[in-house]
Formats: sequence, structure tokens, C-alpha cells
Amino acid sequence: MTDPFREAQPEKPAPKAVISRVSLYLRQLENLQRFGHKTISSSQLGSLLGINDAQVRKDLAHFGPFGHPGIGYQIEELIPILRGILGIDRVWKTALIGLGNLGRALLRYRGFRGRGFQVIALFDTDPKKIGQTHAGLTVHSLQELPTVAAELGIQLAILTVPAEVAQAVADLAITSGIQGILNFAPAPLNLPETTALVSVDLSTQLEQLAYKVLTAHAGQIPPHE
Amino acid sequence: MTDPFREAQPEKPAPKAVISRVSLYLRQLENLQRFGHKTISSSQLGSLLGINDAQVRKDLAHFGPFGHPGIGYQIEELIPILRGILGIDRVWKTALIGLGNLGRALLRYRGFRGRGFQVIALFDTDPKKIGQTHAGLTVHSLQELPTVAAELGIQLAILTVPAEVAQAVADLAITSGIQGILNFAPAPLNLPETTALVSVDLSTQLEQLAYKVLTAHAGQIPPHE
DNA sequence: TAGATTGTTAATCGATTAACAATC
DNA sequence: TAGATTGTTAATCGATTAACAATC
Repeated sequence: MTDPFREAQPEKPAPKAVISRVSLYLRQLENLQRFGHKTISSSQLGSLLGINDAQVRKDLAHFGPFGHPGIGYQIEELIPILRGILGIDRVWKTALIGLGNLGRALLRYRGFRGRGFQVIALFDTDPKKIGQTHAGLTVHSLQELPTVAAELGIQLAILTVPAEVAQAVADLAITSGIQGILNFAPAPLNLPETTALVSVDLSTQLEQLAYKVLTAHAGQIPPHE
Repeated sequence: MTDPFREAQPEKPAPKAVISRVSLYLRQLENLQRFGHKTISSSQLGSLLGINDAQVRKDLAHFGPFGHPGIGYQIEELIPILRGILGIDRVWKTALIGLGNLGRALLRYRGFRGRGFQVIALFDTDPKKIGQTHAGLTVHSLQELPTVAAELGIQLAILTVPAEVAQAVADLAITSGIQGILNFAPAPLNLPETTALVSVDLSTQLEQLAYKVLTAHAGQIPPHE
């Protein structure tokens, strides 16, 4: 019933919360390795990230028995396993759609390239932007998305377009064969089950912060200043 | 036991998940108002956002009985209530720390200003950047944070600095009297209980997307390409 | 009134934590 | 061996959903 040649992957997709912690574990392990550490226990790793030790063990055990009782986890051994689980052990061909301020900033963001996300095509609808060059790439008209995506084999899209057009652009991306969208537009997107979607909603985040400040200092801030 | 003059605020802070949905409700209500709608039921609002109707009612009832049985919620009435709950019915004096690509992009991001978050001071450590002007503001040396923050009454900070220095800069922000931090550095921050923290981790988000694509097309993508 | 919809209780579901035998 | 730490089961906690009397 078990296939020894299969990759370390769960039977069912692990809960979303588990996966976001796996990202944190990986980054922490990479930092530890940089400082010469060889092994780490679940309680050490957890306390660095503010996570319960049982949770660390349970999260990792989801994917296989990677730990060594009495010793902990081998950092060098665990890193490539986690990279494989997350799917960042390969190159992801990515398009950036929308070259406003945020789009241009993300294009230069180093955190992406180092994780295997390679932006290889740019798209916009603004005639003034089409034809411009950013980070060595020429901006295409959005109309060209289907042909360019097919030609280059684009898999992911980073969406930094206005909320009003986000759904239409996402629809076009999907008919162009794109498998996953990282959405920065503050709009709820309706996509088919087969397409992966992660949304990053910056204004919502700031609202969370305002609420937290208000409740942390409950009563100390006048209601309207 | 109940004080009729008190603002619509919960006894205890509502769960984090509730608050992020309240942000979504508010934005959807603002859109509906723009299109002339007057009332909306929990099931209509929920289906626009992919949220269960009972959850919508429960989330809102957390803060008070704002609905009208048989009718739904008055959009015009609910919007200012939600703005008050989130704390975006006022101006938040905000500093931006770190003028790299992401920082400069966020400075121009329209989603912030419209929500009451006003960036009124910029800080960096790079001598080449100090003294520059962005969006009409002069970049201060980070050393000046305590004095400038006190002088201007800065309440929030947006942190777009490298991960290695994030903790030190956050510590300085807190001793400068800043009450809340929106952190974009990919590092876990350790802050006192009294300081509010929201972290936005962009590389983690892309990793979530890669994992989702992988599991959505389980087995259809070769393990290494 | 009849129909619609709320606020809330109870039921369900899922996620986190504690505890501990098994292992090195 | 003794001490440390895993993987996992059971207990706890919290969040979501269903159901429905109360209300307009």
C-alpha cells in the first residue's frame, strides 16, 4: 500500500495553517544552518517562532517521520524535504500583471527570486506602459497574455491591478493556462476549483493593526481625535 | 451594567478571524452603497464574499444588534459602525521605516490613505537616502526616530527593512512610543504585549501558492522540472 | 397576516495542546 | 544505562454551521 518511491507528500493536502507554519520552519532552519547549527529539537524551533513544541512535531509528522528521538531534527536533512513539500525546489515561471507602484516594487523584491519564483513576463493595459522595459523585461499588452503565456509556459501570475478589473484579468489568466494567482487587488476573486489562489490584502492588514492598537490600549485613546 | 454612551465595542477583543472578515464586510458594503443599494441580508452579503450567512450574522452580532429582522442590515447605518469598530474613523499618524523598493511603493499606495493611515515621516539608515524627498516628505536618519516620533505624535510604523535589522528597528520604534507595527520584514518579531503587531510575509505567501498549485494538480506536475 | 430575516443556542467540525510510550 | 526527544493518542479549546424562536 505504501510506495517507497513516492515523494514526501501527504495523502490529503495538509491544512492551510500547517503549510504556513512549514514556511516559517524552513526559513528558521535556513537561518540556523547559516550559523552552523546541525540539529534542533521541536521545542527549540518552536520557541524561536512562538509555536508550541507539540505543534511543531505534529506539523512535521504530517509529511513523514523526519525526526530522531532523543536527538531532534537534522537541519541539513530537513531543509530540502521542506523545500520539496512546499514546491520551492523548482523554478516557477511567473507573470507580473499590472505595473503600478506595487507591481514594479514586487518585480524587484529579492524574496521572490530566491524562492524559485522567476518573473519572466510583464503585462499591462496602459498604452504608455506597454513597450517599456523593467528589470530587463518588456511590458506586453494584456491582450497578448494567452499567446505569451503559452509560448513561455507561464504557470503563475502576480496580480497587481485595480480592484475593478481584477476578476476579468484573473479570468483571462486562467483561460491562458495559468495555474495559480497571487492576488494583491482588494477584491474577492471567484476562480474554478482547479486554480490556486492566494490573496494579500494590504488595506485589510492595516485595519487589523488599527483594531489591535485600539483594543490593546482599550479606553486610553479618545474615540475621535 | 450597560453604559448607553459607550461606543459599539466588544467586552473582550473579538477573535482575529472575526476582525478580518469585518474588514471584508465593510469594503463590500461600501461597494454596494456606491451602486445605490440600501439594505442587504446576511445571506446576500455572505454569498458575495463566500462566507456562510450564520457567520456573517454572528460576526456582526458580536458588536451589537445592528440588523433588522425581516429586512436585513441598513448599509448606510452599518458602514460607520464598522469603521468605528475597526478604528478607521480617525487619522492614524504613521511612519514609514525603510525606503527600499517595497517601502517606496507602499508610500504611494492609495489603499492606505483612503483608510485613514497617513504617512507623515520617513526614516532610513542609508546616508544616500537620508535627506531625499519622497511624496513630499524628507527622509530622516533612523536615529532621529525618537525625537521626530514624539514631536509629530506618531502612532504606527510600517516596517520595510531587511530581516536582519527588523528586531532592532522594531525595538527602537517601541521605545519611541509607537503603538503598532505593520511588519513586512520576513522575520519573527518579539514585542511587548502592549504593542500591536501585524506581519505581512510576502515570500511565505508565494510558498503557499506553490503548495496549492502542487496539490491542486496532484501528480500532474513532474516533481522536478 | 405571511414572508423574510435576525440573533442566538446547540451541534459539528477542526485545530491546538498535554501527556506519554517508544526510541535513540 | 540515563536523559532527551520523537510521533501519536486523548483532551481541550475555539471556530463554524445548522436550526429556530423572536421580530418586523
